[in-house]
Amino acid sequence: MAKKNLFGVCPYVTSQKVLTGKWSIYIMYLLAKGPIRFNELQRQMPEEMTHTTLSRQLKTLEEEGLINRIEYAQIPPKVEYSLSEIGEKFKIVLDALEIWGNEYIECMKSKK
Amino acid sequence: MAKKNLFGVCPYVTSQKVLTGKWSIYIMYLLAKGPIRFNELQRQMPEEMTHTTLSRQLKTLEEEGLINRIEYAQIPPKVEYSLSEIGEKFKIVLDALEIWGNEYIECMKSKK
DNA sequence: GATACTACTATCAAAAATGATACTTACTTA
DNA sequence: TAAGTAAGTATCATTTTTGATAGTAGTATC
Repeated sequence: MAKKNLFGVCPYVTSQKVLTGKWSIYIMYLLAKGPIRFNELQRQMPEEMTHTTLSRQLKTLEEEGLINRIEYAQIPPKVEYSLSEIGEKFKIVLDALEIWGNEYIECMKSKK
Repeated sequence: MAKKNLFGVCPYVTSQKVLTGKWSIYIMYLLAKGPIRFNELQRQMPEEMTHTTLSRQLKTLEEEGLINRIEYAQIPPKVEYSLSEIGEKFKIVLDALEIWGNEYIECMKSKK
């Protein structure tokens, strides 16, 4: 069997590609709560992720079609990010990740 | 609010960390079908992922507790990889990813 | 006039992930 | 005697990702 590029064919490979980066899942989780502005989003991100990285990640997610970016014509600037239609559907993945993630955390605790 | 390291606390951050690498999800998907040997696994991996990378990914997943590695004392060597208990529970995430991934693929097709 | 505000981009350096290649073990088969 | 087998590791080069820093716009406030 030939080895093919399965992006756009296999749902797992496609998902993995879309979820690249250290922060995509957490960004999707924050956006799932509702529209949010750039700086507020950065404040809610864990650790020391820089705005450079956040900016890049948002751009990637937008290009992939998962999120919407709405720019308001005002000074100082206002830009709101929110989930797109397919981004909203991603919530079932977030739900599963929340359940499993918590189980995993418990599981690791009991082993140390 | 102080920015903390949320690994081991937040299920999303923890999941993202565990799913690093280009291939972890696909590996989990293949292992979810049942125990499998190293070379067979490599054959089923997409594209040109090398055995070096596969080896490293498997080691990481094993250290994280998601998979089991069983070595049989025979020549030539036989090693079988399978999902651990918490790895089995990851199937709910795989199910969600399969559903969403397919929706995403359809969604992208209709836009081009 | 200087500083602050928001939401960035550009550039370069540093770190992390991946790939290529060679090598190992201990036995079996040609 | 040489090659083949499975499952790797070690090492170094290359690629990809992330981080640090400086700079931008247009207005409002001190």
